[in-house]
Amino acid sequence: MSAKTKLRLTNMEALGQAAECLRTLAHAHRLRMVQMMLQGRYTVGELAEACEIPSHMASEHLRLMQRSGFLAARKEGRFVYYSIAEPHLASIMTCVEARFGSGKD
Amino acid sequence: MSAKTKLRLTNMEALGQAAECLRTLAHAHRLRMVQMMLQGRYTVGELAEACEIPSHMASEHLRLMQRSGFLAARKEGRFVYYSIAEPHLASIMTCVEARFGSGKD
DNA sequence: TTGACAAATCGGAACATCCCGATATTATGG
DNA sequence: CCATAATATCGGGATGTTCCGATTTGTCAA
Repeated sequence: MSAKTKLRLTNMEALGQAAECLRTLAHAHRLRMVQMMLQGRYTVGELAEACEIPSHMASEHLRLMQRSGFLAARKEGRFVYYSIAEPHLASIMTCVEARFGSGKD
Repeated sequence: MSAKTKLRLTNMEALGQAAECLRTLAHAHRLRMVQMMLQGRYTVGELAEACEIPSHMASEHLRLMQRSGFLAARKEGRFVYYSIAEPHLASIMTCVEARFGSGKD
């Protein structure tokens, strides 16, 4: 028994980075923000309102995701528009929606 | 203004569950274990050795994932074989591998 | 210039997670 | 029955995360 097929395992360092990315994503408000931004750019205030949280908290979530390279920010006047910078987020979000629904279920 | 296209957003409760699942997955050792178990079943000791951690810590990681419904356990004599019970893990792991490599890069 | 708004930052309290050593539990072989 | 191996559980110290009120910075409009 015990198939001797050689496993193809991702190395530990990469898995550490992957874990960090997953942790960055692992929050209901951040998931909603990402889901929104996958369809276009939004200001801090718009994202905050959609999540029903104070904007300074939205700001923190956005900073976190930006530091992981997930987001890009563009300032326009008093407003800051955030958008997705990491294309792989789309496929992860697709996985999440496949498991947890994407709106009307 | 601003395109009135109605967003199709996953509801907050579901996103909360999704976040919990992502957090459960967000650990280098747990990712490696999942990656291995996607190819077959393994004992606690085998998974622990692959992660280079003491087996009682592997046991804790496995319990965590089992409580999230990710794993099934089957006892055979002194050994306990763990395997994947949540099919969606395969697609999430595929996303991770697409971004971080699956072996030789 | 002043007042108001958008966004960001700071400090801290509450809570969760990670890792470890020590101890339990269960099954096997002698 | 006894010693040992495989797994599980417990308690605690260190560290990290989340949330919040208060403050700060930058920009616009009157």
